[in-house]
Amino acid sequence: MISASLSPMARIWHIVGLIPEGKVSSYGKVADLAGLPGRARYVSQALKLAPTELNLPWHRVINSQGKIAFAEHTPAFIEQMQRLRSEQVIVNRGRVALSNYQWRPDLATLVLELPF
DNA sequence: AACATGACGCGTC
DNA sequence: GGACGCGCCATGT
Repeated sequence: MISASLSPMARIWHIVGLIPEGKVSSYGKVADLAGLPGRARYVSQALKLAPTELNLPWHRVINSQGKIAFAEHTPAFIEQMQRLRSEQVIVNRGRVALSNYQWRPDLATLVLELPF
């Protein structure tokens, strides 16, 4: 049977790792895809605790309004904005147009790529 | 055990 | 759009 032993946190990290360059997803969406509906806050925590060696594209995760979650002008905010811009994502006042950049994974891809 | 704190989200006004 | 309130829940004091 498909492994269900992967920890919630590991599942979140895995989902984030699937977000393609130039695309973004939200904390809530990642939580849903990881099988943890309603637990967006847990996703932010998982990203904060993620081992650097995983090299996760954490900058591709923003809030449901399309905005960078960090407060403007903070180092983290600036880094996230630069990382997004470096992959051609337009960011205005910390906001990204979800209509253009939202990641829409197709079911088939997910089924083939998720280890749980 | 009891609060406070978030890289959140959603409904309401 | 902005401001609140409330649900959510792992962590830290």
